[in-house]
Amino acid sequence: MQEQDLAAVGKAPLFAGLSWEELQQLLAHARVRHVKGHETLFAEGDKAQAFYFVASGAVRLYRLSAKGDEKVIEILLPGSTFAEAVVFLGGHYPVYAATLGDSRLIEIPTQDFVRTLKANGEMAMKMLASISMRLHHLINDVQALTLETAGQRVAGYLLEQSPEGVPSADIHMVVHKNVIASRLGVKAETFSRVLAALRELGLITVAGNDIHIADRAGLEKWREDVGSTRP
Amino acid sequence: MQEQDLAAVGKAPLFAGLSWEELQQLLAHARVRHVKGHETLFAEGDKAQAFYFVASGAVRLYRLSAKGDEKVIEILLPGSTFAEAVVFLGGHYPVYAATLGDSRLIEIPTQDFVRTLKANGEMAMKMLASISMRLHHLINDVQALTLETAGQRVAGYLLEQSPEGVPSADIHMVVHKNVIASRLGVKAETFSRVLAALRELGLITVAGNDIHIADRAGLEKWREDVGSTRP
DNA sequence: CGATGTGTTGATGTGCGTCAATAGAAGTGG
DNA sequence: CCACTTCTATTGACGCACATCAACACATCG
Repeated sequence: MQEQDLAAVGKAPLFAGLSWEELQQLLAHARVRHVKGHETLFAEGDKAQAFYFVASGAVRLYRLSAKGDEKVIEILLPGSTFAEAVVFLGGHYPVYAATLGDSRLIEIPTQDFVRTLKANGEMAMKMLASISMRLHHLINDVQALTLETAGQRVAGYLLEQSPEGVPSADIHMVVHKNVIASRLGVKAETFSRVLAALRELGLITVAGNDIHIADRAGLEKWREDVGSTRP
Repeated sequence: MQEQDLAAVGKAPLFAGLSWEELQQLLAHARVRHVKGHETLFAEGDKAQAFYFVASGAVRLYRLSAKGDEKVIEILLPGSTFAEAVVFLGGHYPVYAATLGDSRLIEIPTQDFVRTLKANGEMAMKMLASISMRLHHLINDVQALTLETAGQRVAGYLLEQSPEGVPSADIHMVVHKNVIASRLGVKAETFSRVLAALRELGLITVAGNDIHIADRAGLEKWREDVGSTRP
């Protein structure tokens, strides 16, 4: 456990404001995990003994259907924590977690977390704010999945990945398209088709994993009153 | 504000364990609202000044699409609270709320809630547990919406509305079917058709707003490997 | 008893998934 | 460095689950 990792964890929204001593106590038994390639961190239903901070790489949280189909619930990038809330869910992970390529993760035992949480009243408030935010995002997802078309969800994704107000912007997709597609509740083929449609309309240009939004206002408009993969 | 209402609120999971004094303080400025018929309590984006306890009747939380279509996020029955988490979301309601018929609601100012929350450390933990539970349910919804068919969602609803283990059970639908349908992310017509299909298979019988599950095991099996509205 | 609202059932349309073929991109090994 | 495999992404053809549109049955209520 290097000092820079310790400092990085301290920058997570949840732990910002912790004193150096509290931080050290939180990470007393934490360990750094260097994961190569794709590896499952935990499965749904597993007994939760730790939660994670992403130092580098990426992680996907997902569910599996009875048939084995996968739905990505969330994609986690460096700087974020995940599975903290599990402490309050009877101690079992509600989702699967797996890395997306080489990653460096900090694994923090739930016990240390609970101890820090109880000692620091302010952190409970931050925790509540953090979980409430996730709740809000999930409500957005549910709305999008039921009230929006595939095209609208993809457009919404592009818009939320780029800064507001600016007429044009660039997005770099760090994870594979099928993962993003699953995150959006769409098949990879459909995702590809939507991008193609937007490309033909001159709203975006695509080069490998980089998407350039050429006309943000146009994309917003398209999202509102078209959102269809049809001509 | 009657004493029985006060006691009722104290039975909500979130407030179980509060002392009588704390409870009185929490409800110091609370007021009882008798709502006739269908009435909007608050709109998405409204500044949140209170959260609610359902004493009788029912409430639906929902979102609206740009086109005006509605998606019911949650149906709340007597004994439950809603919109508590809003305190931590910048003070704006993330959903619409409206009553489903005559209801008696207790409206509790957020200020009183925050004060009680800060004075009672244990309640923060209960709050975390409560929100985490909602989080978990929403994850289930997202999974169901993306990985299950309409039939599977309906069957899942019937199964979770009835006690486990018992071979047969009765469900009384207190709210209109189109509301339940929207909650399940399904059109009312489809909901009706699924029930018809299950009726023909002899798995359930329907009489008005009462559904009798005749063969729970059969329903579970149907959910797993059929789940289709087709013959 | 007409009026209005809720649920059911039938006919038709369509958005998106499925299946399949191909094109690139990226990694592997001689 | 170039053949070879392997994997991701794209594009086309087709099918299906569910929505949509519409007609009707059946309540409840003034």
